[in-house]
Amino acid sequence: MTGTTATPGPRADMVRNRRLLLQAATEAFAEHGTEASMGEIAQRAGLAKGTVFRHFASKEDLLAAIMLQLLDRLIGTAERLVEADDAATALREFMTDGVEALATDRAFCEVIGRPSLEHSGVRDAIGRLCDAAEALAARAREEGTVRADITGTDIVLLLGGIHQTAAPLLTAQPQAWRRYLELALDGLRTTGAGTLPHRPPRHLHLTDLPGDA
Amino acid sequence: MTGTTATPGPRADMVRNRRLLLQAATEAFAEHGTEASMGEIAQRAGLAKGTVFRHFASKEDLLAAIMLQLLDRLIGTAERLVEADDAATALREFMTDGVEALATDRAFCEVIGRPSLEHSGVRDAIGRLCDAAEALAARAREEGTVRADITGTDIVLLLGGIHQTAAPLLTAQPQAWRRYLELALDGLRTTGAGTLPHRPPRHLHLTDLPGDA
Amino acid sequence: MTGTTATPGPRADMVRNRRLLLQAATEAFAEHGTEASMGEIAQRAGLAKGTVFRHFASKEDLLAAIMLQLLDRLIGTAERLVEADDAATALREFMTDGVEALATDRAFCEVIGRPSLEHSGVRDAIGRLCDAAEALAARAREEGTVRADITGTDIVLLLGGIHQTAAPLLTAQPQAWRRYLELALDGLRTTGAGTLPHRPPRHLHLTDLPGDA
Amino acid sequence: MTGTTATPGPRADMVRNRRLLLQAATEAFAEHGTEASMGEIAQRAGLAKGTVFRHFASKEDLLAAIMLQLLDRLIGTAERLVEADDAATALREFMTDGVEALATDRAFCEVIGRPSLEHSGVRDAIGRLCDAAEALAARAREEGTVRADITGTDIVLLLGGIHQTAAPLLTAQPQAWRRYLELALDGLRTTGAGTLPHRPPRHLHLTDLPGDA
DNA sequence: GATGAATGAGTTTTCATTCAT
DNA sequence: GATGAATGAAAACTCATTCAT
Repeated sequence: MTGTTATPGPRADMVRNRRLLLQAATEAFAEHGTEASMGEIAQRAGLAKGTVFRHFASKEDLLAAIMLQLLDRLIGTAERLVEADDAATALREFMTDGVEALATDRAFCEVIGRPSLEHSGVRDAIGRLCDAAEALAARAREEGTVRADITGTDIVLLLGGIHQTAAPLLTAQPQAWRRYLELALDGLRTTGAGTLPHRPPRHLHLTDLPGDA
Repeated sequence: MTGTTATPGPRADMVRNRRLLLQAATEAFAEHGTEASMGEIAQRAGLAKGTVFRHFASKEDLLAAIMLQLLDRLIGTAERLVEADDAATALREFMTDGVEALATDRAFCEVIGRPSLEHSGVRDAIGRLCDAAEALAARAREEGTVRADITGTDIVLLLGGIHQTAAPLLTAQPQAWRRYLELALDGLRTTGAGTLPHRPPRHLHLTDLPGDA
Repeated sequence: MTGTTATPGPRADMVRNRRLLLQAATEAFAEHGTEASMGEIAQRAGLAKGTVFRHFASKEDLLAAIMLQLLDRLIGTAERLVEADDAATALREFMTDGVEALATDRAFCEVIGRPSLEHSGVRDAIGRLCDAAEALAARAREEGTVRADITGTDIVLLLGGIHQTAAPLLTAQPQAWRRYLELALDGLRTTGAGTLPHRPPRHLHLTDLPGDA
Repeated sequence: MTGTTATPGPRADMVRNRRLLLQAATEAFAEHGTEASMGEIAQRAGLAKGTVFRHFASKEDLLAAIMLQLLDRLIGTAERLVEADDAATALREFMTDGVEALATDRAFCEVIGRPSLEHSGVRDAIGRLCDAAEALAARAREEGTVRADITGTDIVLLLGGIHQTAAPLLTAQPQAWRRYLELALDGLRTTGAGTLPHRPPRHLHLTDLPGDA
């Protein structure tokens, strides 16, 4: 009758340590980018270096895990919002969530901004994020509240861009990204001005056709 | 008789070395970002490492010098364009020039995106760049071709943001930034939609008032 | 009623685990030499690392146990062969068995080749091996099929030497040691050429008299 | 008129350091085998770790350099002895030199005894050593002072084997290898006993035909 | 003033061993 | 007794910076 609290194992501490580690890594990567050292992360978590490597076999793996966390949360948000009545509002909420998440994470920009992290899980997740965003974008295009040639990948790319715009102000004005999000949304809504230059992007990190006029 | 061509001695070599060094550093930082190593730069310049440190006391200093070069070029562009007849076109040309510069320089991006480079010269130059951009923005606001609450600092921040938006596509589609520049310009032109949220930024890297509504 | 099958409890498991462990360690050390890791051994045995350390307090101890196994087997062979009719054939069989054992065990080689393993049990066993080999050698000397100044320790030392001679060919030609065993046996048989230089060895790992003429 | 001592450069110290380093590495590898650490070598040489890596880009490179030193000296010895009048004596002198060299070097056995060091220079040198030894062996075969089926590679392999035979006695009786060298020479001289089993080896580390009956 | 050798702190990673559960 | 998580002392290697020549 002691219910589900029967797990007596030595896992309690491990789970706690893993949480501390993920927390520490999230903070360290967010603060210092991908250059955050494993040593610093261990220290932040109050663990020995060896323990970090027991949980994640390499720095790449740890970084990938943190990035996947972020990506999965965003994908979830997108998938939930596809069900919303108002596609324009849904798109705005998705982007708000995305930029806000990015605003706390310096490593994310580096990872999304460069094909530096060669991790299939992350690449796949980025692909899924683009797909989920495309679903949102499609509905908004149908509604006519967004330009006809805006893709989900455009939306995902803009998350990083909007964050980057406000990044230099981040310390002094942590909310400044809201300003540039609004600006971007206005740009996306500009339906009368014809198509944008350059072909719409389909995916990230997938070496597209080499031609690029 | 101490004419300008009288001293062909040591000074001439130093000038030449400095030029080689700046050239090499510009290329290395553009290519590899701030992580470019002093060793690689020395090699590219055909100089010894000691010589590099004679010209610039630290990597920070060298990086700052390179960034100043770029900033000064951009400031010059802005100041020249203030004289143009059509403020909207001038603004577009300034931003085109700026984003293109960023697209070819990984280090500039890193530096402008973060207050990581604590160098007063660079801070001042960014301030001057904002001022010059503000002159362009002011004329465009007067013309009514840009929202009333857009500042020069907004413009400068957008350079980094637009670049970042296209950065993941950079290898496959080096010109993709043109797409997002157009999107941003459309956002800037949206004059009927009222003011943007968040107070307009005045400067970069200057710890603003702590309050941030 | 405390018959031999009465305690199936904890003791039975320990015996089984010890067997698994020795098996795994034997394979791992044979394959990778003394550098085989405790982790790999534990995994091979299907046991946890802690269990390995419960059975053997250190890697040295485990290695010593494995080496003792091998040494005991060799000692047994020698003691059995002392009873043989033909001393020359007995000596050849002993050496064949010994070199073949070495050829399949990297660790044995490393350990017998150096006094690196400071373990009294192993030292003693090597002593006993030398004694058993001496019994074989004595009979062969009496028969006149071996030089008069060849000792059992010579024979034991030659096991390692013959193996080492063929070791570089081991992968490509796993049987090459037979060639060098024959060569050594011919050398041992050379009875007309007088005594060998250097005093005959009495024991291994026992710091002999410092003088060495 | 100061003659050839005109080199004023900063090289004097570097040459001295390199000598110290090679000395230290030679000793460390000889003493502890290939597992000697770069840190220990640096310390032995009185240098910082970075300096060691400036001279040799990796541990493999340093180890290869030390091994090449040894190999080149031996090759030189063999080439000199080919000119001698008495082939049997020449062969004995070559083997004496070789075993004596090995007796001081624990790493050499590991390198020769396993294809662990993947360094083309070392592989080539071993090949040249076998060739030089083959020249000596050929003359001895012609003289009839050595079995008809003994190759230079046999001779090179025996160097390691003879050393290994005496290795366990090394501390207590540093000259014991002379005993086993003599034994091996007697084996090589045994001309009346027919051919040895197993095909004669041609080269080291060259994966021979897979068949090995 | 130029050179490039030396430095040493810092990085990622491995592994025998200990210890809480 | 068994488990496997935690530890921490190495190890190889990098790089900005200093300094003797």
